[in-house]
Amino acid sequence: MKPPSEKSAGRRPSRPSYEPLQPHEIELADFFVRMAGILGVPRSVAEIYALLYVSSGPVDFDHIQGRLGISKGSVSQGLKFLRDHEMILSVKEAGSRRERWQPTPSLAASLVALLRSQVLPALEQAQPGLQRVLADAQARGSQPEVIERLSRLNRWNSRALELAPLLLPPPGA
Amino acid sequence: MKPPSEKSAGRRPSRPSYEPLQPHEIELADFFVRMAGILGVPRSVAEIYALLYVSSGPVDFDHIQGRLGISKGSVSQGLKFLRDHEMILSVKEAGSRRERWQPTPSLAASLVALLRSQVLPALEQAQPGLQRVLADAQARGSQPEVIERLSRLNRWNSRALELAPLLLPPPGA
DNA sequence: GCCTAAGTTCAAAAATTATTGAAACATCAG
DNA sequence: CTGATGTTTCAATAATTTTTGAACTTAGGC
Repeated sequence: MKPPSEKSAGRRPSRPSYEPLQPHEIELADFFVRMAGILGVPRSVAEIYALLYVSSGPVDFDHIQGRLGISKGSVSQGLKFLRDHEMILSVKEAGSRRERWQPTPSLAASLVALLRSQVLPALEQAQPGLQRVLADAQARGSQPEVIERLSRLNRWNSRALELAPLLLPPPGA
Repeated sequence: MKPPSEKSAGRRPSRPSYEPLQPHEIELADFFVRMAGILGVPRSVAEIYALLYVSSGPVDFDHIQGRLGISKGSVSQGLKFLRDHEMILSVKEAGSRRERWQPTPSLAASLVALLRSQVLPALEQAQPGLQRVLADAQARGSQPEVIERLSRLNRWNSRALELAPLLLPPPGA
């Protein structure tokens, strides 16, 4: 749990040094990075998640920064992202201000939440516009083929919006 | 409201000018652009698709370039992407080298194919690595919690790979 | 078989997105 | 309270991705 170098008796780890990721950890990180990339989630965020995922206990801010070799700013923003999407949990340890992080139990749930948070707003915002586009096309007497396409798009949108709340009750549940 | 310039009767459009997108077309394009963005598909590609989607007949290269106001290179690359992902079809018109494009019948199928093409390779490539990561963790006697996480990840990966072919038979079906 | 219209390629430029780090802020142990 | 620790913020920079356009290739009409 601790950098093994600085164990000597009275030494205070004023600048503890952290090991870079091990090969097996890198492998996992690469996987998460690639998957995250598909959803446009930045590398640093995926790396942080991967580190928590292979780590035995909760991991604190400085360990994340040290082991991944990234900046404070990135760690902070990465944790914020993961927190906001309920992908990680903090464990507060008594008598310390420091927070320690671990992944939420279900990666599946996390992914669904993440997708929701990206797709839903787009669907909601588009709803009225799509309806207008369809109405427009009908008004101007477009080809049946186009009308049909736009109708289908509208139906999809509506159904997706109806189904969404079933996937996961909005916040904390 | 409209560039009333070049529509007059017998004029030959030696340098035909194309109308910019109409408001209703822009609305649809914005929707596609946003959705595409979630999957990391570039704006120009989404715009091209949107244009084909609202257009009554097949649309040719120069119309796409003209109406969207983008470069030849972008049109070419965009069409290549859409072609490669089987999201559009070309209609060859007799006695002309020119191709004209329209969306494939099912947007749903297109999306599934697109997702497959991004996710599947990642899953396949990761398979052996993930197994090694798990074996590694077991070998080094990691916490049961970590072992459990990595096992679940492996199971998921395998099941996803098994299920994938059912989603859509690989090429053209 | 040419010759030209139609489309592709790809290096360079532009646009966008991610990361850094120093300064500001917040919190709590003492 | 207060000071040091822990974290966030955000403008500047770096990295990445997208678009452009001019040179090149290809196909097919003549």
